[in-house]
Parts: sequence; structure tokens; C-alpha cells
Amino acid sequence: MSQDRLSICNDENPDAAAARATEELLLSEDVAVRVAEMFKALADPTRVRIIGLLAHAEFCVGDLARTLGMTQPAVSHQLRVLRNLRIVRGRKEGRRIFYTLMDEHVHDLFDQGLAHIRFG
Amino acid sequence: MSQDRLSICNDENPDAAAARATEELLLSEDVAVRVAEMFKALADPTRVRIIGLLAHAEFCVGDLARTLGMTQPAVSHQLRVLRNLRIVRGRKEGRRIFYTLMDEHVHDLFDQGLAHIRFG
DNA sequence: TTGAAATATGAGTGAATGCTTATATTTTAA
DNA sequence: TTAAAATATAAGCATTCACTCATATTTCAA
Repeated sequence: MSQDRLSICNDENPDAAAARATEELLLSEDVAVRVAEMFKALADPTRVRIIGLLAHAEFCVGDLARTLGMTQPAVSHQLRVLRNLRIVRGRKEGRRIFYTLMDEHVHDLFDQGLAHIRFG
Repeated sequence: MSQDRLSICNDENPDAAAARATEELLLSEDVAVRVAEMFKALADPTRVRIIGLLAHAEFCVGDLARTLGMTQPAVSHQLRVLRNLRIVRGRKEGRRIFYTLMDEHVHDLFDQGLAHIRFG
């Protein structure tokens, strides 16, 4: 909406208080790492497509692989990444495993990112 | 809100129509790449912190480096990444360059991702 | 005009990443 | 019990990535 109000240049204004105020705006290492980690889930085209499919339905691994036109181990690897990030969950049924989106927040981020690309 | 309604397993249901329907849910390679690219901007802790700072004010490169506790070239490299993704813009003023968030969508994504980490 | 300040750029490096092929594991079916 | 199906896992490899150090570029100041 509006432009940035503040302009930060502590060189011109070499005041310790100004520098301290600036540092309070800085995200902690820990938070920054966790935020980046969650965005990493969506930072690869294959994972984007997997999440896009799981946004509509649960899929077994074989169908994901066939639909994506990729090998089964390639898909399993990406599913493990998403599992480790707690974004996806597997439900075992016989010798198949059906995967589901676990995280509504990621679903929301996905929708928002997609909307930006499509009508950005 | 509700659980997934559909369960996709074309192995059990080896119907060409079903497979075709499934493929319509798949994002195109092109869209998937562009979505992933935009999330890549936020998929690194340093860039998350830079975007977090620029969400509050414009910063010159030196202050970004000092605030992040990083070398100037390291910050310049990340700024170039963000510039290439059209997420950030530089305004030259004398021998300094002040950086600003160019993309409100990324700002929104950042806020949403951060909220998820903080109150997830 | 010469030097210093602020930034950008380039080459190089180690670590992470996304795939491959091969194999292990679990379950069903013959 | 044995074989095949569905998935996971492991090792290897090429690529990408985020930094480092060194240097180029632009601008101001002396």
C-alpha cells in the first residue's frame, strides 16, 4: 500500500541506539532457519506438484510416480523430505501407502503462491 | 477443515478415464517451476532475515551486512538473487544503494510463514 | 586528481540437493 | 512357502548453492 516509511543507514547516523533498534528488527537465527525450512518444502517443482496433487486427494506412491512421470524411488525420496518436514503423512493400506497433506498451513501457502503466479 | 474426499489409486482402477482425470490435477512443468522459484526466495535463512528487515524499512547494503553479521559480498550476492527474482529493488543514492521490498505478495507469504512458525 | 568508501562481480570451494540404479522390506497371492 | 507387488532405503553422481577472498566500478572528498 504505502511506501516504506523508514530508511535505515546507521553509517550516517552512527548512534548505538539506532543500531540496537535495527537489531531488534532482525529475526533470530532459530526462527529464520525454521521459516526457511518450511518454505524449502515448496521450493522444488517436484514437491510443488506433489503438494498440488495431495491438495485434491490422497494418492498412493505408484500413482504419484505415474502421474508425475518419475521413477518410484525419486518420488519416495521427495515424500520422505515432506514427511520429515511434517507436511505429509502416510496411511498404510495393504501393501500400498496413501499420502495426505498433514499441514493446512502449507496448503494455504501453496494456494497463495499459486495465485501469485497465475494472477500475479 | 474436512479430510480429503478422494483417494487415488489407478492401479486398483486401471481405467484410462481415471488416469486422465488424475493428470488434469497435475500442475504443468512451467507453473510448477515458477511457483518453486518464488518459494526459493524464502527458502534460505539469510534471505528470510533480509526480507524480514526490508519488511520494516529500506536498508543500505552496509547496514544489512552489519545487522546480519555477515560480509558485504555475501549480502550482495543474496540481494542479487532477490533482485533477479524481482522481489527486491535498489534505489541508488550517492554511493549507497537502498534496498526495498518490491513484491507485496512475497511480503504476505513471509508474514504467513512466520505466523505459522510462531503460532503453528 | 588521487584516495577512500560503498557496492558489485567473479572465481573457487565445500556442502546440500535431486536424481539414478540396486537392494531391502513388507504384504498379498499362488 | 515362494514369488511378485508396492514401497523404502542406500550409495553414487552431477548440479546447485551459499559462502569466501580478491578485484572491479562508481562516487565522494581532500
